[in-house]
Amino acid sequence: MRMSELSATTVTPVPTLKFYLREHLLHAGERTSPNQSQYDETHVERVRLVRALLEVGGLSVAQAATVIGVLTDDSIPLSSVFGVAQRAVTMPAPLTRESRGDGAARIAELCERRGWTVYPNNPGLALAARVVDTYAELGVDVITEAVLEPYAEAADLVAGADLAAVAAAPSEAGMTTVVAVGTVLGDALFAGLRRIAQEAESFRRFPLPEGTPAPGTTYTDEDC
Amino acid sequence: MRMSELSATTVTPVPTLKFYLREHLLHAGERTSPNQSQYDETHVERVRLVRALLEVGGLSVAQAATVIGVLTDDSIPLSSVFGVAQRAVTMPAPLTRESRGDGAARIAELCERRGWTVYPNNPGLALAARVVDTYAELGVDVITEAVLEPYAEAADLVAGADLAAVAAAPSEAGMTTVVAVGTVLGDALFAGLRRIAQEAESFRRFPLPEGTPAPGTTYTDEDC
DNA sequence: CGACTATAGACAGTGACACTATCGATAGTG
DNA sequence: CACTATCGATAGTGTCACTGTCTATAGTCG
Repeated sequence: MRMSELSATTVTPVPTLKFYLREHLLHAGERTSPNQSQYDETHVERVRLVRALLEVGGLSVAQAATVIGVLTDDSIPLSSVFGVAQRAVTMPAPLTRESRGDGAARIAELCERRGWTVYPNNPGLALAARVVDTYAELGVDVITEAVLEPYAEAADLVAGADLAAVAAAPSEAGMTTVVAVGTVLGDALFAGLRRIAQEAESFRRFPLPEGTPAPGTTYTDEDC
Repeated sequence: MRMSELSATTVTPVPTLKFYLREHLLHAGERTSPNQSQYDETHVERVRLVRALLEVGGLSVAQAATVIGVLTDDSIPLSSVFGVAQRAVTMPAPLTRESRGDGAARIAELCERRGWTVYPNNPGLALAARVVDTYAELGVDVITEAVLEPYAEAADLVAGADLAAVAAAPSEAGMTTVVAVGTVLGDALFAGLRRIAQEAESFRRFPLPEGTPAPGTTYTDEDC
């Protein structure tokens, strides 16, 4: 397969593919001459993965390169893949400024309560602490036990499903892929489901007045 | 309070505040003369909110402006705030290309199974469908019932907590703020907790070999 | 009163980022 | 042998979130 064919099957412009090659998001093809290369199915899959990470996962090119590095590097043990993928995906900027509140302590307490044992450099600790502090700084003190507990329970449910999916993968390479892809896409999947559940729950709690903007069937996928 | 004082208390450069004024993220101060304005506590809170939306929530300036518009506009009924906030926050780009897979159908089926009644233009529907399709396109067919169900159950838990927090707000204005802030920060909070729970669950499923990189206490917030 | 700093408003500039375009030399193709 | 495609390098584009500069005016201190 030549580059133009790769471009056609992946619906990605040739200059973009060249850019991905430069950025090591895409591995080089097999050289047949100084200025010709052959691409194969692995390149098609890789481009699809890259576009999924960038478009659906919202990663930057640098983050995507890190994730792909994890998939490619055989020397990284499976047990580390989660950590590397998590760290690559979790935006680092907000975590730099050290928290001024008690968010870290609240999250640590939550971990203890739930029996969550994690390394102290788990990016989720800093992220969650930062969010709790931010709520406090905004004067929106809704982050009570009554909120944190359901969130934590939900996180446990999702993490259980995530790990079950990983364990179900046929090969170790498959597991690695599931971890990397699942870390990125899982956030988006949950965000979508949360929006749906929020609206449904909102209807349950605050029923519409007799006015009639009742939601029709759920399963209409036309929305323009 | 003059602009320099606002700048000092919010740790935000003056040019940035001017930029926020131009972009309508920050309301104008009270004019005392053609080139002087007074700012007050509402401006301090607003700047904090803006920075929370941008840094922690990861919104663009345009998205943040939409969210702030919801908070400011008294004519928007509370029942619509969720929808507007969700639509402002959910990234629109990935949703434009219509799904080629059966993701929409799978999500619709899930909604029916769980009794979720929502408007067909709920952004979560398109987002979740897109993610499901993306998994399929990547050949990672882990999105089975065994995964979707826990995710959905978790979404219900979180949405229940979200709505309870909203209902607990003292005033309608407070409710609006909780909705807008919670929609944005809730995603981040859950993402953080999910990372923690993933690692904890990973230790449960795949205990460390007798080698000793055992995670220490959970509640260390030093991570540099 | 006058030096000095701060301010509003307008507008131009910056750096990061994700592409996108062009070019020259070569390679395959009808 | 014309003609398109490709490689690699380099440069350019558009967007975004600021950031800097300028002018005219306002407050502030000695």
